[in-house]
Amino acid sequence: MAKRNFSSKRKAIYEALCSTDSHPSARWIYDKLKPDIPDLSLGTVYRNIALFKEEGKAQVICSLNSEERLDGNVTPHPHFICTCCNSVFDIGNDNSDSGIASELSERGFSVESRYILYYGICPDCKNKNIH
Amino acid sequence: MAKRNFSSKRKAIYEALCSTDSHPSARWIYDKLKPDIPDLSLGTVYRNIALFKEEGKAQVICSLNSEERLDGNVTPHPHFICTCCNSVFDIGNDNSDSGIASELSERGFSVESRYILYYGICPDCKNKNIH
DNA sequence: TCAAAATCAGTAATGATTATCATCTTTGAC
DNA sequence: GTCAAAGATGATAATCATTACTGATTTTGA
Repeated sequence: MAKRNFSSKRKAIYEALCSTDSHPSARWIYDKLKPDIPDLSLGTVYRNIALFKEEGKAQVICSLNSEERLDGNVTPHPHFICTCCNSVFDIGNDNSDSGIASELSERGFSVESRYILYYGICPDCKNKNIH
Repeated sequence: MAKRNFSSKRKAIYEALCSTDSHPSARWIYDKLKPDIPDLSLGTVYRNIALFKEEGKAQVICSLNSEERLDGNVTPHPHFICTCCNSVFDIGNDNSDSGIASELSERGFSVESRYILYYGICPDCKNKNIH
């Protein structure tokens, strides 16, 4: 791992990422920090997110409206994505495997990680559509 | 569903999508068809893929190198993605659920579909790296 | 056969992400 | 503290997949 300087902006970006369970996009983080850090640049947000990914401190959950949605919680856990409002929710733990991982290693694949995504309508959107 | 004309290009695009298990991108389909259909336009490929998605005849599996990877097989089934060569593989059936879907409906979510992605190294890339 | 509707090719526009580069910070030795 | 090297940043331009637009072409059904 390359040597990294301590940077207050890097710290702020990481804290913003970890401060929310909204699974934000780069722009969301930028918009959140910009009022307090007026000279923050969107490129810096992207650059630091790329570093966090390399370091295993952030993961991409999915891409919605062609925007990557991120998670600072890198513990494997399933997500629910609302196809109506594009919210991303954490859901319970990921403890099932159904033998697929072992089937994969028997076939010569090295499994590094697993993502489980549920798509559907979230409670809020369901309620809004009852008119 | 809007009325649709029969179009030979639409048919060719759909057949190309279904003819492979490589989970192609729009450009892959375009490049495959272009020699036989010289006046095919990339926009037409995108336009028809968008229609197939609406009709439920195609699904997006993931986004690799910022390219959407598609599947004409809309039966739910897990995929394995090689982080080395970006190949996408079909893997066995999706028959486990570990009670997450029922937990979700209890919490008010309507689940429409589920995607399971495994990331890792495929057999080919593993062999190539043994030097 | 023919006009309306649907589709297309070609091209321009969009928008997220990345690259560039000159400037500013951080670091660690002194 | 001082200072130079390494690292990080802001501002801007470039990239590239995807979408929108428009006038021409094809399909359809009467």
